[in-house]
Amino acid sequence: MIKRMKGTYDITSDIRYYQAIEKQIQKVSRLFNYQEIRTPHFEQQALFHRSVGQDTDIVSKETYDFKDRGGRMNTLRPEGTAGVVRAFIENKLYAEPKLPQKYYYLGNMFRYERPQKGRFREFYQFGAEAFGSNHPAIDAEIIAYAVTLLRGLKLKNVTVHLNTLGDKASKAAFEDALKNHFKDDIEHMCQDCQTRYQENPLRILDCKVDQDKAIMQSAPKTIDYLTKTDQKHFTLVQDYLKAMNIDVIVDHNLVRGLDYYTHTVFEIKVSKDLLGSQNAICGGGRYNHLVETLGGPEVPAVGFAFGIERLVMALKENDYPLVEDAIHLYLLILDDTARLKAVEIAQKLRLGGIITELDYMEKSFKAQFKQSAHHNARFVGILGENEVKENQINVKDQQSEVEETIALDDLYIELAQKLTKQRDDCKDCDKGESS
RNA sequence: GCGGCUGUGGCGAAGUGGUUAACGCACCGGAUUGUGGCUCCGGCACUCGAGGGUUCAAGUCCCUUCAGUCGCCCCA
Repeated sequence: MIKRMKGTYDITSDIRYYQAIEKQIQKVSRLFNYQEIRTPHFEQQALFHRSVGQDTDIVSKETYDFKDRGGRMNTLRPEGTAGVVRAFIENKLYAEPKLPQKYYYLGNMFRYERPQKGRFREFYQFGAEAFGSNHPAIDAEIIAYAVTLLRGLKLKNVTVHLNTLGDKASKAAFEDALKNHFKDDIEHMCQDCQTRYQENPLRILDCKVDQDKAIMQSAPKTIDYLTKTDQKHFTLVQDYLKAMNIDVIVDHNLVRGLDYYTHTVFEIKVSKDLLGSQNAICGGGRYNHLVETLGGPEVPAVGFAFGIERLVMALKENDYPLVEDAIHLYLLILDDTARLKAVEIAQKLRLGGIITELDYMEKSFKAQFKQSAHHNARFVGILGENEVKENQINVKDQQSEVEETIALDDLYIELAQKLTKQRDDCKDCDKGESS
């Protein structure tokens, strides 16, 4: 048997969670006025090297690279921002009159990693990018956008962790200070920290092994190395968030793995007992120089990305109320004459918006009844010799167990009325998720 | 890339060298003629992830491999 590739998965019954999330994404994106953008699943390898960073784990050991028949180096996208930025430049979207230019995307990403809980080789991300403004209010909006999505999904126990790296000058000064601080003690620290010291000193800060050591406690904080302007930017982001009633935890040890971040960085986490180690469901921040790095004009930007699988897991843990799939009518067929009639009726009802199913298995009467139950049919229609002869149908309401005989000519209008009435009766129908 | 654990029917799960591979759920069929959901009866793994080896004999031991899972790294 041919099996799926390592780290991939099929979405079957869980599709309803994905659909609920997608629906919420569309709704919230509309409210915040972000436009959908779709970009290719593969790009030139160089794009990711230049954007995400040569030395990041993502690029150095996790990309799916392949040479095509023309000898070009391609890479399956490991994240969404690079492609969106490339498209932004290539299509000259920076010249669009609506400012800032705001986009969101939803699509699969690929990383060659060892799969584990909440981590796959092909996974879905929902992300957003706002281009053109360096204003702290847009940093706050991006975070509010992410949080609003989660609120819409009724997700509990989420926390927003916020930090700032400052812009180039602040970042460089801080890195120097860090290196200097750890200079003498680095050999006593864990193996990983020693590597980080060389490659990405910022990451030493979120080490879990050496967390409690004195040297860590006394480590310099990003805020202490911010320029006045950068300091003000960060303060304002917090002010705007407060104005929107969004609680954040300022975490000066929060640094992020992608090279392009400047200023604001943030992560949204759910409690660890829900998702295990991979408890960050959203990460993002500002990247003021990426557009330029990739050959575009000087355009500041800020964005985020959600891991959809992690969101799905979190929703399940939260017992997100999915409405059960149900159909309106199941037609029970007793002989071939009735079958012809049933096919005719079903098509008419379906065109009128009534979800109809019928037997194609030539099952026994009883078995068909069971099938109607599997389909969660609200009504069961019985078509036999007598009904066809009299041009009528026996309809049973499975909710009230009331059974009545209806002329076939009136069937559509009768069912439509009963179903509409049911909708009116149900004031909370919109709770949970649509069917 | 590194480490731990696991792999038996659609799902959960017994079985730790020896006759026809428990059991539960689900599913299918039946319990008098056209009414499901309860109950009862019956059915449902030429086979134990794959390949090789040890043995008179392997789901059970060994090796390899694949996959899953959890953790590290990193990230969504």
